[in-house]
Amino acid sequence: MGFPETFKALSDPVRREILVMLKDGKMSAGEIGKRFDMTGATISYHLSQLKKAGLIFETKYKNFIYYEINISVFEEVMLWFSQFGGKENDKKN
Amino acid sequence: MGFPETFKALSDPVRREILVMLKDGKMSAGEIGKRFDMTGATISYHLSQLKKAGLIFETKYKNFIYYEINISVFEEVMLWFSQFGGKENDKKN
DNA sequence: ATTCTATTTAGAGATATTTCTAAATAGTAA
DNA sequence: TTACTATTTAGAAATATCTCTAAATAGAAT
Repeated sequence: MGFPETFKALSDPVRREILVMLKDGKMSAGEIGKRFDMTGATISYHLSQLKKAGLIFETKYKNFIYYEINISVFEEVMLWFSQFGGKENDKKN
Repeated sequence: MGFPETFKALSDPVRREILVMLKDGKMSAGEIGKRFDMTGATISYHLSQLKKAGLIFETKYKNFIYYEINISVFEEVMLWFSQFGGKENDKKN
């Protein structure tokens, strides 16, 4: 948890793709893995990095593990970016 | 240039600190370096990564090189984040 | 031109990351 | 119970990243 882990987690293309896949709802580790040309072990490693970063969380059902995006951590990252100004679209009221 | 480099560049704590230092205006490589316990060569390496990522650009004056933030690339990254919704969209689960 | 100052480049070593295979875990289903 | 399925963990190899010292470059000042 914390910015360093979060940014590290976001630095990998595979992990960013996983996040995009999850933006419309939860998926099991297996479903995620099927979309990549990598072993399940590798996907599991990336999921663990995302989880450590707080970007996703898991829930278990039967012998599946479902992963889901944790919006609040995305919001924290957005807040960090907003210090650089740019478009005045994230103004606090 | 491109997301992969940009996110990689953002993944390092030293580089993020450099960006924060630059948010209020340009600084020379030497001024930046003085605030870190690292050699100038190392700072130069980090500046080159940030430059390659498009996050900063340089201008020369006398024998100084000044670095400055490139807001438009920050905006592109923000746009990537906005696909995940969050506060503004107020997506309910 | 020579010297000084600011910064980068080259090369190397240490550390970190990504990926694999093989083995382990945990829950489901018979 | 045993066998099956989904996923993770362990350990190792390949690759990438960060940092240093030493040398190179470029412009300024003398």
